Amino acid sequence: MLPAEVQFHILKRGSVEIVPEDEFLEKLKRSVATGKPLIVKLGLDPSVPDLHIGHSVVLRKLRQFQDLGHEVVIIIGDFTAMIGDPSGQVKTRPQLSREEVERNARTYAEQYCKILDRSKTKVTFNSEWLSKLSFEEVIKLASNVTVSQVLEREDFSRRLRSGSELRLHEILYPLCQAYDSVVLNADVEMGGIDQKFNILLGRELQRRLGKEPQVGFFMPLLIGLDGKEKMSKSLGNYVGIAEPPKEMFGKLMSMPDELMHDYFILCTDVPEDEIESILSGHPMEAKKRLAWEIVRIYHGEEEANEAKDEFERVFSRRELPTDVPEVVISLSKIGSEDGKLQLARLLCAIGVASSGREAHRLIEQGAVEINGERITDRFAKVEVKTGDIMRVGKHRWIKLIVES
RNA sequence: GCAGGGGUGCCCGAGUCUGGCCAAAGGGGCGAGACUGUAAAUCUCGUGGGCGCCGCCCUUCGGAGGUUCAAAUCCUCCCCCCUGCACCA
Repeated sequence: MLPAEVQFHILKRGSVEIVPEDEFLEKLKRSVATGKPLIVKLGLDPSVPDLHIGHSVVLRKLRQFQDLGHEVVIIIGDFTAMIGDPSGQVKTRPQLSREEVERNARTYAEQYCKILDRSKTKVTFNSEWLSKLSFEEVIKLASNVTVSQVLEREDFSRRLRSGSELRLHEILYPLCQAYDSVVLNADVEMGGIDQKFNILLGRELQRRLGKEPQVGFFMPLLIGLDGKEKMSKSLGNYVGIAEPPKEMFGKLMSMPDELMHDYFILCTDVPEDEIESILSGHPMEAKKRLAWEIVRIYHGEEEANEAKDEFERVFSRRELPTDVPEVVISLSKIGSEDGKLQLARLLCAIGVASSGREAHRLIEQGAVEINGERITDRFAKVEVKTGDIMRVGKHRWIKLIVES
């Protein structure tokens, strides 16, 4: 094991806050002295089936803990997900059924294993202990927390002040999470800075129950591709860990320039001084490098190269992508006269447009090309044959397979 | 239970008092085009459906009826949501 100070230095990098810092160092020292690893906890919410690179920020930090010899425990919040989580958004998250939760939780393993060391990762479900608590025990647990403590949480106080909805079970959620820490005897709880309240409540609850309090370890939140909100699936501004390489690369290329620095720091292994030099160059080249680095982590170097090639081919040079989806069209079904058919109907049949009106719009806007020839007459009739390439907009390509 | 505020197009949100000019402002998102450094940034246009379509028609504003030549807008009943008060072993 590395000396505590060295570990501390490595781990601290990239974090926003460690509460309290000196206690964390003490724990590390003790761990080194006794040879006992720290128990580092992370709660994951199974209400979303996919992990995205926002989650990876925290997972990557956990990997560092693992590599330093500590024990990482992932808690799938299956029980809390069935209660529904106050997400900090205006609305509360839906309460999931047991089946949904289980389905989602199962897909997690393969995803976080791209980052964590599987053999060193312990996974538990918090329903294991939370579902066994009696109501009496719950009330006793709740007695350890005051209402004003809970109302300190900004999200709660704001909603209360503005007179919007706040339900009792939402207040219980942080208590569940806190109790997880008690059960696990967690030394450290990892989380995004938005988890501050919940994690510190865990610390508080441990103390009240006579256990050694955990340290809160906070990572910054990754801003999503929209450049405004934190990355989340529901906002659609995310890049999923399990997404195919080309898609991943493309999505990353669509982020605002200003985000690049954060992404380099939080999502890649590129050393800081190198990041600076990359960012001082051409923004597009920098972004390509960033996208490449991230794709490489999840899919390997070869796939990353391929994704980059594809991107340059399609968007920079505006050439055909390597694999163009094929669509079978039936002339008789669409309705043709002497082999010619209405372009607008064709677009609908392919599924590119959901209505005739939309098809007309696309055509008139100049979005439709067949074999490189733009067609702008919405009443145009075209003659198509198998192998014809249709392009709709900048990045939709279709190879036609014609049947009579 | 009582009082008040709401339910509008993918989302948010005007419009309701003073019926028609409302397929319904504005913003977001999304789509397209131009430009370019990319699915960055910026600018422009579009964003219910049907019709060979610069006009006409159809279906939309929680639900069901009604008044009217005409209703998102007025009336009746119903459903749902939120807030406050009351109740509170």
